[in-house]
Amino acid sequence: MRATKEPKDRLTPHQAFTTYLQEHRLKITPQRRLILDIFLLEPGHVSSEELYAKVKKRDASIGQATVYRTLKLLAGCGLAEAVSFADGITRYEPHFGVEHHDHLICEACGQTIEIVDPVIERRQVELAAKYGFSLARHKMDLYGQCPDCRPKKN
Amino acid sequence: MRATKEPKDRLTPHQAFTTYLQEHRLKITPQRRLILDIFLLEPGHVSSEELYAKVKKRDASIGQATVYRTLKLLAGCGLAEAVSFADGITRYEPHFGVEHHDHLICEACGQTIEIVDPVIERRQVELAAKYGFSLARHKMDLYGQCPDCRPKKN
DNA sequence: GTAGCTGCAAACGTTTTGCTGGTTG
DNA sequence: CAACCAGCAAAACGTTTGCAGCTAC
Repeated sequence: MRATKEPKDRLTPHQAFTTYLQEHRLKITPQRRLILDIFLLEPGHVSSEELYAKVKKRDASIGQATVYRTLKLLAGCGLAEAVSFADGITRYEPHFGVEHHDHLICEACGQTIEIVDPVIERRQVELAAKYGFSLARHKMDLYGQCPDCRPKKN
Repeated sequence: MRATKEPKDRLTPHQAFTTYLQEHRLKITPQRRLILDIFLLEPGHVSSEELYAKVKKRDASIGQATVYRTLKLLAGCGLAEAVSFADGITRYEPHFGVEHHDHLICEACGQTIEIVDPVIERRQVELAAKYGFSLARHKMDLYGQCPDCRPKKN
């Protein structure tokens, strides 16, 4: 029996994925489900390799190609978004409407903090409107030095 | 907000590069000068390979590795900035005395408007400071629909 | 049954590195 | 003349693809 209710205008990630696969005449396989499950546990961005390592703990028989291929599917249906920090590694972050965030990145050690600032978010909409644009989404990365890497001032 | 721009680096790119090399006890070679020259002619971002092709037209004896290595140097001294569009290729864009700007991009027609908003710029610094970061630079892209492509709202 | 999938390994394209002779300061 | 750098080629890296057998529909 059905214990939970979802708002009608929003599918669960699993529903969205299933729908997407069916619409494209693709198949719902145990591997794809497992990869989605583990991907959804990620708090932030993961590289394909990182996700592959986690997936392998639950099913050692899964190959890396399947993880790569499935992440592309997830990006294709909007459940994942590919992000890139110019280090040659493509990362994916969960992207199912609930939470958007930007990045604060330490240029020295690579540490990344996920941030959201309401002031900026609102101003972005206003700014777009100033040019007659409707704003769909945005990407903002702040680069600097984290407290640990920052030269100390004593 | 501060309206004045610091005249701190009124050095030409060539001077800046020379200074950087000298400070790091690196050598000023004809190859490095040529690569900088050609890089500075770029209006926007170039991949290492694209730049290598252009460099080779002027000096066929130059190797790819030198272009890669020199671009890293340019990024290191702030004359170039590495950007990445999640396609596995690292691109560099000239990043000297030129005004900084962000982008407002129409997802329908691709039109791109360069924008700068003082409110956001200042807030970014505050936001970084909140996490103990010193902010060096940032990247912000706003995606939406321009007035021409925007669906009418009845 | 058949389209589509999987895991493997090999292929791929970009970037880095080890080497040796040559150049800069 | 002591770094340091160049070009070359090979290695390394993340990612994609071809294949043969397997699975979802």
